[in-house]
Amino acid sequence: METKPQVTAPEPEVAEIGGPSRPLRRDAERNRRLILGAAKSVFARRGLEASLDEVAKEAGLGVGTVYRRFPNRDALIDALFDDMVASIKLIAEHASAEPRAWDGLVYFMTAMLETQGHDKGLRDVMIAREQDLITCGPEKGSTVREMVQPMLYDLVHRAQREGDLRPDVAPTDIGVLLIASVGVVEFTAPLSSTAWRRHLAVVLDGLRSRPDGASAPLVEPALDDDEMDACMAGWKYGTQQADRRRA
Amino acid sequence: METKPQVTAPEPEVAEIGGPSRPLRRDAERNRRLILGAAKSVFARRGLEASLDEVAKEAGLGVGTVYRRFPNRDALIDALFDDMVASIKLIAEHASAEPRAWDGLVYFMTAMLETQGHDKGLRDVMIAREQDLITCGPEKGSTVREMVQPMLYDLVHRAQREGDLRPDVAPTDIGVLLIASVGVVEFTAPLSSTAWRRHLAVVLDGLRSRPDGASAPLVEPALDDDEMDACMAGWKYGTQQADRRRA
DNA sequence: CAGAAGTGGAGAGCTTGCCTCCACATGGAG
DNA sequence: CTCCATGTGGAGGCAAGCTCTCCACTTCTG
Repeated sequence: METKPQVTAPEPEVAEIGGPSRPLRRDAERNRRLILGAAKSVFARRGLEASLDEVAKEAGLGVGTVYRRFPNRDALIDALFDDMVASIKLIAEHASAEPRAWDGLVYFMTAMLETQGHDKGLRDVMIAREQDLITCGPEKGSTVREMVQPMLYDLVHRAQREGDLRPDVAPTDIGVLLIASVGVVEFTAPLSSTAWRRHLAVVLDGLRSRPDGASAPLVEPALDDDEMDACMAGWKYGTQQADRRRA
Repeated sequence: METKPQVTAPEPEVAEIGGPSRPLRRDAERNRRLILGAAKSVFARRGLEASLDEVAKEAGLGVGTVYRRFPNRDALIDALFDDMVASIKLIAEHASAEPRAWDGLVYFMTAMLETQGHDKGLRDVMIAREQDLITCGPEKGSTVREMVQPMLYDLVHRAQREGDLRPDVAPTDIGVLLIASVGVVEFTAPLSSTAWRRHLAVVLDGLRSRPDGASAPLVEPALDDDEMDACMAGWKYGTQQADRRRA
């Protein structure tokens, strides 16, 4: 006896890129933006765990409105994903353009932490979507990975040729260290929005080749790209303490 | 150094404060240990989020039994906490005993990652309890912090005097970098239980003073102990993806 | 072998989150 | 200004999933 939701209406309501479907009413459009903004800031604060009720509250709207605009949670997240891809693309381009590859690397890591780090939701979105793309195949469009990977390869190898980067690190190491640093950003974020720079500096010093060639050799082999993907896929996103603490 | 054979303290019982409580029946005592072991491994795998039903299943017992032995969830966690304090204490002592302070530091970080890193639950337990202690006052007994802090101070300063550790890092930096590295362990764990060593090596290289004194200066100031505590308190524990992905 | 001690696991009761539904509000075309 | 398609709020249905209780039943041990 399932009255399939009232979606039976002729209008599939895809305001997306597809066709110039009837534009939203002015107020509706305004609200749409409010929702996206609210989602962004709530997710930034609390991670993807945040409920849509929270998003609605932040936006000063009812949940119903949120659901009218985005058929479900994932649709909302998808919309944010697009934003994120754009911003990462920008960073990657900037980094590649740096004349000295090492500077490009430093820029890349710093910029990623600046944007990603402050924004827990962004990271979660990226990971969640990336997983979907990996497991569902890339029918969906460009993954972050396939945009960033070539850039990173180029940067790493160039920086090594130029003698700045220690010769025994692999591109995947940069990714791993970046993830580690995101942890630092999250950890220190409540207190200071810049403390992570100190620790990034230490990591960067570890990456820079020593003039005396005295880096300790890395005996453990680097992850290859597939392994990196596997880790990515297994990586949990979302994270919430439930305040279930103590009486 | 070799993987330390996870010496779980052969602890003879809680020694409940109440009084010389009647000893448990033989089978009950066996089950009590089963539960602790199961809790340890389930929490290690899934973090503190895991339900007690899961713990019971892992132990091959009914939930009822678990609740008969531990009045509630927190009691069970407390019991694990004691184990953990013991194991960290051991690590700290070992580290201090190392004749060259730098080696002590390396040992400390490595050993912490070996035990803590593999064991998501351990980390969560530590953080959760540490928070309680911080917010509820240390009526409870020794916190990990007050055990580890002096050791770390000594080690850092000695290593700097001995010329191995770059002079501009603070003891809190070690803690922060350790937390970062835990992230790496978690990230790579599903794939390889040793991959983190590679990245720890890079971090350690960043910490070692350069013979030519060419470390980039750390402009960002270090966290002090109180700030470190504040970060700790704000740090979330628990972390679970809910498999809510995909239809 | 009696009965104290221990056990299992169904289910009560709770919280939380997603999403639906529909009486009501409102922008803007005519 | 009027009218109605379009949009809105938010209570509540539904589904998970958790902690913890209860008690008929089993197992130890003196």
